Amino acid sequence: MLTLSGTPFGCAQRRATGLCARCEARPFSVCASLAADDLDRLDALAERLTLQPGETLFRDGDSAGHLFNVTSGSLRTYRLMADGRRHVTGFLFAGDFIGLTGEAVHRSCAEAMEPATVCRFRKTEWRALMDARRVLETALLARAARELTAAADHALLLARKTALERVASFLRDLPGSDRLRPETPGHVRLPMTRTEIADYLGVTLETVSRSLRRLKCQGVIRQLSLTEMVVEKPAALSAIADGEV
Amino acid sequence: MLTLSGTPFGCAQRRATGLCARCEARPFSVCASLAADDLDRLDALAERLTLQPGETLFRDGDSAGHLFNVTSGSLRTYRLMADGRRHVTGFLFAGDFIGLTGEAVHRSCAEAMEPATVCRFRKTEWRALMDARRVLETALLARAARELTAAADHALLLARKTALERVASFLRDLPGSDRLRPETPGHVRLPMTRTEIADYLGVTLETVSRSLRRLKCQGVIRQLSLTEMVVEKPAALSAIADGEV
DNA sequence: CGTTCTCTTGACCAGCATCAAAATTTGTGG
DNA sequence: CCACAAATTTTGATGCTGGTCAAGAGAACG
Repeated sequence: MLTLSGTPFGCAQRRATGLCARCEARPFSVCASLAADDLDRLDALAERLTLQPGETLFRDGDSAGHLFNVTSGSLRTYRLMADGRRHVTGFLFAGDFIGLTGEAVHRSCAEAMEPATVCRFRKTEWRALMDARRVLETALLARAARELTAAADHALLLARKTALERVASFLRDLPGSDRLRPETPGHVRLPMTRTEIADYLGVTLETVSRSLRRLKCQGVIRQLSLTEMVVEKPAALSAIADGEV
Repeated sequence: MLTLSGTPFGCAQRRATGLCARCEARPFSVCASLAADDLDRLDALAERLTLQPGETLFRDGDSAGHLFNVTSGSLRTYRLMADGRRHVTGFLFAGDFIGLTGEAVHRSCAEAMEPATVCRFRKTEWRALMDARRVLETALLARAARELTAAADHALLLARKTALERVASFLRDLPGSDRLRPETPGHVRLPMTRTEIADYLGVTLETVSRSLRRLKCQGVIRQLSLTEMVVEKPAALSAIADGEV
C-alpha cells in the first residue's frame, strides 16, 4: 500500500530543519532554486509518499489536483490506446518534476518501477508558493524548456530512427538520468523491463532483444546481467544512435 | 529577402499606440498577458520581420540569441539527420512562440510556408521584461505546459499509431491552429506539402497520399483542392484517429 | 525444486518504404 | 489566354524492416 508521512503534526518548523533541508534530490530538483530560509515553507506543503515496485501514483482519468517531485527510486509514465496499445511516455528519477503539463485530469498513468519516494504538493498551494517566491517559477520554466528539448529529441527518434538506432540512443541517453546513483562510467542500469523499453521506443520487445544482440555481436556493449550493461565502445554507440553508420 | 522594420527611430511611444496595440495575433499570444499600459514597452523590444514563402528564419547551428512570436502566416520547423532524413518538428501559426526550449544554439531550422510576419526579441531584453512583468513569465509557463501536452500526444502518434490513424489525427487536430483565419467548420486548409506532412507524421509522402485516398473512399473527407479538404464525417475521423476502429 | 515470469531466438508475415511512372497542378513566356 | 516546362501528387509494383506467432532458455520466487 501507499504510505503517507506528512510533516509531523502538520506544522512548519521555524528553521530549515525539516526533510527538505536534508533531501538528497534537492540539488537537481526545482526546489534547488529556493534559499535555505524558504525550505521550511516547502516542508509545510510537502507530503512524503513512499511507493513499492508496481504501485500506482496516479491513473489516467484521475483528477490532477497535485504536483509531484521524485526524491528517490524510479517511476514510469504511460498512456494506453482504446485497444491496449501502450506508449511509455517517460522514465522518472530523483529530481524529476511531474505536473508541468498543467492538465486538470491526468491523461497518463504513473507507477513505481523500484521502491520510490515522492513529494506531493497541492496545486493551489504550489501556485501560491510560486507567486511568493518567483525564482521557483523561473526554475520551473527552465525545467519545462529542458523537457521540451528532450521531447523534440524523442520525437525525432520515434519519427525517423531505425530500431537499432533507437536502442542505441536509449543506451546512450539513459545513464545520468538517475542522479542519485554514483555513476559508474560506461555502466547502464536498466530498472525497466524489455517490454517497457519497447513501449518507450515505439517497437516490440522482440525487436529490442534483437537490437541488443546486434550491439553485443558488434562488441559495442557487453551484458553483465539482465539489468546491467557495459558500453565498450561509446563512440560507436553514439554514431549508431545518430545514424552516422 | 528578409525585410526588417523596427520601431521608428527606436524610441518607445508613451501611450500604447504602437504596432502591438493593433496586433491581431495578440489575443492568442503570450503578449495577451500584458496590460495595455505595458504594450509600449513590448513595442520597444519588438523587431518586425516579414518572411516570403520558403524564406528562412533561422538555421540549425545558428546561435539562438532571439525569441520569436509569430503574428501572421505560417512556418515549419524541422531537423535533419546526418544522412538527410528529415523530421518536421511542427507547424507554427499566428500566436505561436518560438524559443521556449531555451537552447543557446538552434537545433532545428525554421522557414516560412506562406508569407509570414514575426516579432523578434533579444533574449536578454525579453528576460528583463519578464522580470519586470511577472505575468509574462506565468503566461510563458502556461504555454510551455500546453506544448508539453501536445508533444506527448504527438509522441503517442509516432510511437503507436498506424499510418491511417496518423493522417486522420493530423486532419482532426490541424484546424484551429491558425487562429487568424475565420474557421469554416469542417474545412481543413493544408498550407504544407505532402512531403512535409509525411515528415511530420513519420511516414513517406506516398503513404500520406494513400491514406488520404482511403479516407476519401470511405467518405470521411472530400477534397476541394490540393490544399483544401472538407471533413464529411468528423466522428468517424476522430474514431479512426484514436484507433477505435 | 518446481512454478512462473521474462527474455531470447526462430519462422513467417504484413505494413509501410522504395522504386518507377503516369496524372495533375503550378509556373513561365509568348 | 494558351502552350510548354517543372514541380507536386497520385497510383502501381516490389521488397524489406520490423511485427506477429510460437517455442525454448534463463531468472526469480516461494
